[in-house]
Amino acid sequence: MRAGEKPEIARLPLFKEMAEEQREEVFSKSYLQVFPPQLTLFEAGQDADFLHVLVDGLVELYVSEPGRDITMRIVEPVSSFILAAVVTDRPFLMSARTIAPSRILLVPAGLLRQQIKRDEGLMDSTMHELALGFRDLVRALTDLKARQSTERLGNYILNYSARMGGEREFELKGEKRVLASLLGMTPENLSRAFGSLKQHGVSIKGPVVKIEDVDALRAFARPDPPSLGQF
Amino acid sequence: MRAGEKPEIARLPLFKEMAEEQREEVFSKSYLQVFPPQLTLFEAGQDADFLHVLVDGLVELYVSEPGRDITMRIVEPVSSFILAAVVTDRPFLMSARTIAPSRILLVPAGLLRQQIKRDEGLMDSTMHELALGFRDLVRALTDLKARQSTERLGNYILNYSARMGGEREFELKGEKRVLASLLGMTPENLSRAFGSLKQHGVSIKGPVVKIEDVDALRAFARPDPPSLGQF
DNA sequence: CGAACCCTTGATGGCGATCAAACGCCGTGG
DNA sequence: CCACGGCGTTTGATCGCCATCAAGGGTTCG
Repeated sequence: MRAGEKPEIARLPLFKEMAEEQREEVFSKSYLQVFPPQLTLFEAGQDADFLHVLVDGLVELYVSEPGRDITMRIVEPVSSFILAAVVTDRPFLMSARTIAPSRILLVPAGLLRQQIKRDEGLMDSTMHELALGFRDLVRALTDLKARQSTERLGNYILNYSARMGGEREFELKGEKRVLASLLGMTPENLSRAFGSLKQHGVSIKGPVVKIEDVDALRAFARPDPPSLGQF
Repeated sequence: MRAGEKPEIARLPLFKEMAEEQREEVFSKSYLQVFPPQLTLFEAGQDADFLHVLVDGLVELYVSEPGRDITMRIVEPVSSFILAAVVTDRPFLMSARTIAPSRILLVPAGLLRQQIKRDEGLMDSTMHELALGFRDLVRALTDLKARQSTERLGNYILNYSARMGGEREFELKGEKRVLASLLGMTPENLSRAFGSLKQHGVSIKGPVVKIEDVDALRAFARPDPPSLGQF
């Protein structure tokens, strides 16, 4: 582990509240591994042997359907994933592959479950992490049911911007085809959706998205009221 | 609370593991209320004051969108709902209304959060409940993205049957329009979808669904492999 | 008995998927 | 250095699923 990284992982909401000693125990028995891009980390149906923490790189969670893969989440560092499978000790519902070269901390699932039982702070953090993830999924489900594809893209851009601290211009991570699948549309329609959004205050040049007119975009995308905000 | 009900609630996964004493404390400070049908219990955006436990009746969780309501879940007894909002102490993401006359146990949110901190068994159960709910939502999201509407209905029927212990014939709870919205379709298309399923081993008479040919239905609906099963 | 209301059935239209082809980018190899 | 080839994206044309609009049964309840 590189200097400054362990603190960064320790600062994650999931690990922040646990006793220093327990955390050391967990980290010392975990493996930090490097993976090349486009490598499958695990597949749906497998037993959840490790909690994964993406330290650096980019990871895609997806479900393989006959004909195509459906992207469920794009994981950016520093962030853990597949916590629910580890907690419940059940098979993965999703598969995972690296999009970019990635370094991932692998925390043995059994060890983590054991520490959760032992360390109240960790259990509390786990509970909260799951509850927040639950709410994210409720929002995603509503989004998919309520809005049409171009509106979903508009909201994705607004949310992404908000997560970047309000940055009006940013670069899309990964391939657009993956983003398309995440938003529940085809690459062709994503392309057209970007085209349509030009009329609503968004400009796009290659992978760089720029919000020219937030109000216009908000008016078009009808984002969730701030009272239900993500944060 | 009627005789036999308290044990039934106490047997819920959420409350099963907690200390008897703590459970008594929680129950004694909760309110069992009776609600008529079509009554709004709470609305999205409100603070989560109570964990709700549906003891008897039927409840719909939905999101109001301009033009229509989107059903997110149909809650059957005995079951708790909106746990994530209570745990995170954040506003409801969904609204709730009774579909049938219902009796609901209202557990003060602050009290529950306090007991979660105090009782390790309860915290563990809460964590598991959230993790299982998380996985349900992942499945719902893939279902919506991957399958078309008639297939979704087919899978709903298969899952419903499985939850009833394999019953091949059962009655749909609540209005079909609500089911339609839950499955992400219009009432008109739900009706047509039922019609189409007749060719795939399902008969429908009013609210009564009967699976005539499980294999045919499975072949059509392409259910998730059992390795990812709901249970 | 009538008036809602829900479900059903039919006709039409639009969003997004699919099919198809051209463009641009980038790495490889001549 | 440039030509080529592969791949992702874009653009265009068409198709199909599902939403919408509309109207007709059936049931329930006042």
